[in-house]
Amino acid sequence: MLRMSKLTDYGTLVLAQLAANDRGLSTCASVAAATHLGQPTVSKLLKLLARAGLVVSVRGAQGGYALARPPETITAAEILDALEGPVAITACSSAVGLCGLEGHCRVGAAWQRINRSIRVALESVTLADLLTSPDPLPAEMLERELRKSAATG
Amino acid sequence: MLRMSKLTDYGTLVLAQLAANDRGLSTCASVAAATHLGQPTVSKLLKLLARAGLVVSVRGAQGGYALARPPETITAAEILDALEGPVAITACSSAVGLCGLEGHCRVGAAWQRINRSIRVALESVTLADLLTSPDPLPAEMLERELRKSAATG
DNA sequence: GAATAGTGGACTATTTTAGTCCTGTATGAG
DNA sequence: CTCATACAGGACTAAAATAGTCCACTATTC
Repeated sequence: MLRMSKLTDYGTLVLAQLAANDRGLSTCASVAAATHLGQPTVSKLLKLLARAGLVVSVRGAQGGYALARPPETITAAEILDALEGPVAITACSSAVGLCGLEGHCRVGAAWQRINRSIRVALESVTLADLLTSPDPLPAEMLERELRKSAATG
Repeated sequence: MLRMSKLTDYGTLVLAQLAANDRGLSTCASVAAATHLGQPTVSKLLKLLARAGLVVSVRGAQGGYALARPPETITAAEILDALEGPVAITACSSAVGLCGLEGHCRVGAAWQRINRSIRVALESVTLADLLTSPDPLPAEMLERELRKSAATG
């Protein structure tokens, strides 16, 4: 359904946790406890995020992880890239001998346009946005949000 | 990687094929032959597309499928909806007892914004756009297209 | 009434994703 | 200098989603 993986979803929670604790380092274990995710899972996520340069790690006793940059400079696109690889709605349907539209896939160009639109949308939202809702939510809107969340799961 | 399923990809090829043959009905078998996809797969796709109202079906001998509407009025969003269910990048990461950010998922609102952006992007591209590349193809490319189309029928 | 062609659903196989575990390495404290 | 802490990397298993196939049934035409 064109949705991101659970891991990516978890990843934003993990990043949010690091952002909340920006005074110092957070250990894998403490993040796991705070997010109620499994420690091995959090570990895996932090390793991926570290490799992507979104978080920095300090090894050894008293070590841990922290955001590499302020939340305002980390985009949703970067998070997706780090945890799911490059965002691309389709890698072009034309595998050799498969594409019915012979050799050059006529369908490709428009999908690329859609890709770019999605990319722009993802780049325009930062981790900071993900943390603090951008529109100041009036109480009733918040309420509606809650109800909706409850409805969808 | 935030990509649509293969089936959806195939679905656009199938729709493209129907659009190409808009003078009459196409059988499941002929579409399969033209797209080089398996006949059962094409059958499945056409059934789904028919149920979603994007194509119409005629049963019995001399039956087949055709687009229900002109390609200009069928959006990428509708195709995705038909083949993958409602497009939603995330169903909100806050499962009960899972979301570390206190009951109401602070992360949700911005994802919803991204969702809407993606939706708009998908609604702004039609099947017609998917067929005819928006950038005018250089003459030789067009020529190649024609030759290959003629060759395969 | 025989052949064609869509309908619906069940089923299997494959692939992807999620989650776990183990071994290794860097750092700091005692 | 040794031990405990905590990240690094990768292999592995389990679970779920996806892709693909098959069958019995219904409608239509010749």
